[in-house]
Amino acid sequence: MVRRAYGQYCGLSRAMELVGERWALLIVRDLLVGPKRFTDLRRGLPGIPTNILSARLRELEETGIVRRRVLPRPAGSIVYELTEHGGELEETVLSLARWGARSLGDPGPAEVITVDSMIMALRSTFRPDAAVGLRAGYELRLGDFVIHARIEDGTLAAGEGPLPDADLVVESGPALRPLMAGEVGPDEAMATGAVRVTGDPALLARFAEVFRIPPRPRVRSA
Amino acid sequence: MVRRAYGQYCGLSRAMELVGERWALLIVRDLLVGPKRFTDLRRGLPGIPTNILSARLRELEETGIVRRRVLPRPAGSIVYELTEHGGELEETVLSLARWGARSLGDPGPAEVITVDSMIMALRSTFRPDAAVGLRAGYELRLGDFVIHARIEDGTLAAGEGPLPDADLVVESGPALRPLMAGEVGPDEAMATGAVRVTGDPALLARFAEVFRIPPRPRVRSA
DNA sequence: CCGGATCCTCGGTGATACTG
DNA sequence: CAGTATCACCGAGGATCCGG
Repeated sequence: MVRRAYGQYCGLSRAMELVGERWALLIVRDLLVGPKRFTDLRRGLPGIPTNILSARLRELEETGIVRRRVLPRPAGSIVYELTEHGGELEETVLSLARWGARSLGDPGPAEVITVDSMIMALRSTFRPDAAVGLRAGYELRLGDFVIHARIEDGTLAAGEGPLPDADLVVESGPALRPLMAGEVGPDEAMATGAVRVTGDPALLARFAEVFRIPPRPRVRSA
Repeated sequence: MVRRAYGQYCGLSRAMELVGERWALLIVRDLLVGPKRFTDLRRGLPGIPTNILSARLRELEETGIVRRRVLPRPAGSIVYELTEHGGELEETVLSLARWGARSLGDPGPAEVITVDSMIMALRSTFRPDAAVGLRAGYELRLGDFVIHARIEDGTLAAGEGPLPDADLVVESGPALRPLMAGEVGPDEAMATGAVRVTGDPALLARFAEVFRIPPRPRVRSA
């Protein structure tokens, strides 16, 4: 049944057999944000061949990670959602995303930013201990979509869509990464116009503390 | 340079581009235990084609995850070790291993247990909060190799080889997993002879508490 | 329009053999 | 010991087509 086994009795091997194939964890990432239809997944995974998406969903369903559900009438359409077992990949996905984010430079010419990846980026870089005592709502307008983050008592709720009573509205492009990586300060980001805000500007500094991408370790030569 | 990009400006995508290819994370797993020579890696990865191992090591080296080092004379041989950046994959690898371990049933006929995978299994299932106040050394004899675990103040040091002053010597086969998963109790494990111990038998119960594989969530039907 | 299935090409993977 | 070379194959990528 297992496509290509590693021949090892080991948790990591088993994990790679279950979600190690191409695109699988990106599908899980998008489903961690919420249930999605086939076409929604396709939109969030630019470039995925439809047959591959089909095959992955089938495999993930067979292994009990994804559940296929038919929406009640009148919608009648099909949505894919994570099972409980699949949802428990959250910590793992966040850990991978955290590690990979440190290798992000500037976006390549063919690299897009999707809603779900940005939501997961917020979740993965969120530092609860840096957020204690903070209670704030952020609305982020990035390119052609809007997401929000609500911080409360060291917890985060991030999702799609605007936040009407936001304490700070942030308008930015990919320039948000240098801010989160500490490569440019909040004042500098606003001064250069790379980031525009509406609301208390001091909340942008808090944002950069709470959502943090640590610097990539310098390569030791020799 | 990137073999096959996902076309997304996203930490998870970048991570999968860097370590998402087949065998890559298993190589990292073994190197997390310690530096290794080509042949050592080959031994720990049964079934890996040598050209694939070569290619992965080259890629991991180019991306700054692995460093190739020539040992000083008189050895003169080559070892592969993780860079600092590569070492920071530890939490991620442990998280994946933890998740995957829940899907481990009984070992398949063609599945082997390797030294490094077992050491990482201990590290991934270790629960610091269950180990507070415990100070114990375990020597585990599994199949044809021996590893040890030293627990102290909620921390774990696990590695290869015996532990001369061990408080408990455990001799077992793959039957260790049901014990860690709570599917059989320590007394039952010893009674059936699946696990043999030398030392204070009560320490086996502590072992099963400290190294824990949570049960896999039951699949909800419909 | 949604949710795929089908066909074809290409490159990575796997297995084996061989070499410095 | 530490790889490179060769080759068969299968899954990924890309496009198109089809039923509801």
